[in-house]
Amino acid sequence: MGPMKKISSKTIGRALIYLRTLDGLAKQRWRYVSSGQLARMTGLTDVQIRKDISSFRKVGTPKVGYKIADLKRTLEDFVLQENVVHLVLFGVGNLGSAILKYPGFHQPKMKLVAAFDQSASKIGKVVNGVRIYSMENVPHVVHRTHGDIGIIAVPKESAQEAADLIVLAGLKGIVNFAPASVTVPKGVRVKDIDFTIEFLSLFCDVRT
Amino acid sequence: MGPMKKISSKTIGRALIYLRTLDGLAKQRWRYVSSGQLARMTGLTDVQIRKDISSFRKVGTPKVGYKIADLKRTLEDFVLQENVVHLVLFGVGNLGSAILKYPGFHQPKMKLVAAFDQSASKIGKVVNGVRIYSMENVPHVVHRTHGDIGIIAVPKESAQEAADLIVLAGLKGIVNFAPASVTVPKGVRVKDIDFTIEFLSLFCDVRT
DNA sequence: GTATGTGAAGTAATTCACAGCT
DNA sequence: AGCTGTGAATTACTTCACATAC
Repeated sequence: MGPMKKISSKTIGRALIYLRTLDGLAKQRWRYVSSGQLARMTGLTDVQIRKDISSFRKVGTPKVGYKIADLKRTLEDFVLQENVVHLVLFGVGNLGSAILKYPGFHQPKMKLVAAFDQSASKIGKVVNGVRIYSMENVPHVVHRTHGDIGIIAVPKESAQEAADLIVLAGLKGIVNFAPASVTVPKGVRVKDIDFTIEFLSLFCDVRT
Repeated sequence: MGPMKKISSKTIGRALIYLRTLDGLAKQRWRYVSSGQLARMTGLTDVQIRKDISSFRKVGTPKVGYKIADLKRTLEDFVLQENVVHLVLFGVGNLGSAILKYPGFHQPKMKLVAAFDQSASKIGKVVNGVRIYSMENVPHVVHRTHGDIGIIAVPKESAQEAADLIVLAGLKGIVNFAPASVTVPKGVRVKDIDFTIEFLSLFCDVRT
């Protein structure tokens, strides 16, 4: 590969799928895996997998495939480089509570570190090791807990408000579960996950 | 526009965002909206919005913009054509419970009609008007409730099993929240939503 | 003047085809 | 043989530039 081409966010997304798959294989004591095997396991094509991997670094051995431990290290270096991702949650309703309890957010590499809600009855409680704070303390708490990414899980009427608080606290990434668009300054990335839209768009695809 | 070009799934996804926005505007008694206004509200560009809309049908008036009622009807005709989407849920744990209670899945256009779980303590309960069934009854219940799309919200170890049941029941669309790939026969579409991956990939983007 | 609609140009992403390695 | 790695071709998507309508 050439020295350091830029890597698209699609490739990064797939790299995370490869990592997830490799973790499973490592647990089953596999040592090597080929792009064809990964293709069957992930539903992607072998060529795409090789292209993706080669954009990180060359690690495969012809005829044998990839050494799982090496490939894991290469991908992890790229996507995390020993960082821990700290999430802060806005809104502890139905969805927010599920997020609080989601095991994937209490790993060494990714931790939910604080939650905010406006309901007085929830403030001060600790769920799954995470304290729920009042909205007034956002900047202070986010700073103290080293928040990286804000999660919007409030009703759509309050989504923009939550986004503003997240921006005010200096975070550069937002995952927005509210079914409403939010506007943010340049330099802040928003990823929208509107369940209704995800399902309807799948339905449209299928109905073709 | 030419007669019936095929419409990409990206365009459909954005059409659903337009619809969501138009609903909000209609509630505030707006009558007309321009592509520029929609662009500011959604964070997309005006050209993209016009291109998308024109791929459905021409409905705008130069200088005035789009009549909201007309545009809504055009988009709805395309994405739903008076259908109701019926969802069936697999797994009533933390995430599954949040999905059961999610208001967006109890609308006229989109209904969660059945849930399945293997825990005997949950089977037979009714949450939010939705009954929880045993896994043995999947094909029968899915057929009776006219299920369209299956939701996988079980632990990753059981994800493939759930996918197999969904396929067996004849459904053609799956939304998979489990952090594991599932393999399905051709003709079945799977949309993966792995929260961990969504957050990590945003983190990588931001860290650029 | 202001907004829509669209062919043409430009970018990004995927797939093909095959070279190279063991 | 069997697998990786990659330039080239293809396809998909977005942006530009401008014709058109009011």
